[in-house]
Amino acid sequence: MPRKTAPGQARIHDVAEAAGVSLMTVSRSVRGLDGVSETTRSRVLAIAQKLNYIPNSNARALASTHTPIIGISLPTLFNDVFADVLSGMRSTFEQAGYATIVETSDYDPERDLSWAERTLGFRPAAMILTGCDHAPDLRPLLLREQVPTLEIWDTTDDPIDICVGIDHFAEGSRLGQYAVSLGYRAPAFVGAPEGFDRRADKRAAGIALAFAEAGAKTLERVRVTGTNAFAMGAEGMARLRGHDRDVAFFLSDHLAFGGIMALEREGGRVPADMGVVGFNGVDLTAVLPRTMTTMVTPRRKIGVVGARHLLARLNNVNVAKVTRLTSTLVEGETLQHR
Amino acid sequence: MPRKTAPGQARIHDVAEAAGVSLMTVSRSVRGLDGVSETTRSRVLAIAQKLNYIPNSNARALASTHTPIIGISLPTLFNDVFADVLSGMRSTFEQAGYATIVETSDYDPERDLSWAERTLGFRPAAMILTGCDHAPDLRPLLLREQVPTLEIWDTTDDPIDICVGIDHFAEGSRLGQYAVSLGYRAPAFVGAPEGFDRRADKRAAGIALAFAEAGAKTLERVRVTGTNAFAMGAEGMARLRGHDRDVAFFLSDHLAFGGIMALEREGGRVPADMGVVGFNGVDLTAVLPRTMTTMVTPRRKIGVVGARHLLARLNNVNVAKVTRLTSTLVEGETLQHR
DNA sequence: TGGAACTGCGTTACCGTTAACGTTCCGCGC
DNA sequence: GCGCGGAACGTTAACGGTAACGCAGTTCCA
Repeated sequence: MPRKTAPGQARIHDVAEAAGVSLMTVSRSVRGLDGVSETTRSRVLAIAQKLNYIPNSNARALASTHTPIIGISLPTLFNDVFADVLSGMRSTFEQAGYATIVETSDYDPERDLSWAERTLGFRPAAMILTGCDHAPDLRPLLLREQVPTLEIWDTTDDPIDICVGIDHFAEGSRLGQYAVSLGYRAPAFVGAPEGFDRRADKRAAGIALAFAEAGAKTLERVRVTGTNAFAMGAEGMARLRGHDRDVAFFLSDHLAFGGIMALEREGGRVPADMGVVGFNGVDLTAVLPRTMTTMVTPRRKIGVVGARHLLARLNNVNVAKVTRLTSTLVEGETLQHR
Repeated sequence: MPRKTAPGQARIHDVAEAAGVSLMTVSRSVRGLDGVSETTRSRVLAIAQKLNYIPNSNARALASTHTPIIGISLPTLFNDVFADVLSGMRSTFEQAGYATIVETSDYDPERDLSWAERTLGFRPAAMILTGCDHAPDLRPLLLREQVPTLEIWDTTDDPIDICVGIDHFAEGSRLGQYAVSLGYRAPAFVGAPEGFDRRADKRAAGIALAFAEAGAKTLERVRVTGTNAFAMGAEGMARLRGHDRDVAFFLSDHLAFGGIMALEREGGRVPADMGVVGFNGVDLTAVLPRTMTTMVTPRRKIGVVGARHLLARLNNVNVAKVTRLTSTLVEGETLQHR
């Protein structure tokens, strides 16, 4: 309840007075707009600097018709995937003069909804959401407010506005088919409880389909929870004992690594006793003794392309509503012909 | 340059009119302040909801003496350490009704400075910086603006305002002494180029001192760059060949893990051929076949305590200027008596 | 029973900046 | 000498709220 605006804060008015010009001349000078001679501009800027003038963004946003702010919601930052996507977006937005305010939902759609309401209070230029499955009220809210919206990471044929990401079902399916082609017939999927991570659910569905089409055993789902992805993977692998599986698909590379560690600690061998498939192709995989079979997702690219499309959208340039990028299958050593 | 404020946006005025009350009554109702009867309040809120009224935060910030916004600068989000600190802070701030806007500096002090100028434009209630070594102009800027400031992760006796973190030099020293006590005498430190990560530099200095005091060999510094911490660690270990070292301290657990992988790939053994020490105690270490010798830093706690202290500071409650938290030394299997 | 202290509102004056016009001045073509 | 157009500013009215203060009724109590 504290923090008055610093008493000595210079306002545009002070600068104008000190420079002997009008408010608008200062405003134009500071913003680099036309309509001011170079001599005047440099004089004004010098005075502004001397007075430590920092334009009040709140007043700007209020007076101006647009706000150079973009709200971003991510599930978590404990995950290189979203850090990658974010990094890609930010570098693009920064160049374009937009500031981003990032919030994390911890995979809770309700938090996402309240985030949206809070963030819309800033009258942002645009909003960015992760995934395409939201709280029911979110979509109508965004549409009603007419705010340009980008959905990233996942894709759908019917986005709120525009979306850029990958087709998780298809990628899961590709992974499954690849494992099938190598002779695997008893798959398991180690991931979070159903509904927690919708994208992972879709991948699992894709995997399941691939095995079903091959007449193989039904995909066994192991649901683990926790905050330590590595430990979750280890636990998932442990829970797989006695289930007679020949391949374990993991929610992510991190879980997969944990799973491998758990199996090998008990004397098991990958892929002899169990094939392992990760997802994402994260940094970690670069130093493993055996290359991991995984799907390298174009995370940074999703961020960059997403940001670019959104900027185009903001400038009323037409862009595709749906943009699906492709991942790269890494045929690693954790999966082999059998 | 687009995005006019949605034409249909309900303003407080509209709500007041629809409810047949004054602006202030709506304002008080919405903000949950005293001075409105319960009947009036609920009626006003119902109408506000029906009109989809979302208070304009910019107007609020302008009119009000304080802004419920806290600016946070972190070096990177590709690092669980800062994600941890951030998570700890956010949960605390959220409860207190503050919104946070996070920026990453990529370890560049100049970016930090421009961040500060941008962010101060929002007239935030407080600012949070990582570390205690900044661009020269940053400190005077913050002091001049009289904005409560928290420095986290590192500590100094002379903070800008308040700080909460660990003593990196001391922790480095502890690690060094521990290795010395086990009989190690030829240390190396694998990290980023000097000046890039000031905290790591301090830790290295602490390690160096410990070995110097023991009359051991001078700390050999290996400087690696890149974006993949695991790969950087691997490269660092590779560059250590032929340098006759018996223990390698790494910038972080991630680098340490990369280092171990690199050594073992070439047939080397940890700790027989080389002792390995990490830093931070991250999730990964939970699943490794051998426990890693490392220092578990109280990251989340730093965030929570830092946020609490800052909140107290904002409420004019006295708090310690400097708060040093302690890390926990893990005596793992990557270091052994020799 | 009179006045002090509430309760529950309404009025009015900003908050700091920008958008939309005005205004002035000057050069220039005819 | 006149009109005209553009460059370089200035004036004024918002933008959507909140703070401070004002003012009727009530309640409470000496």
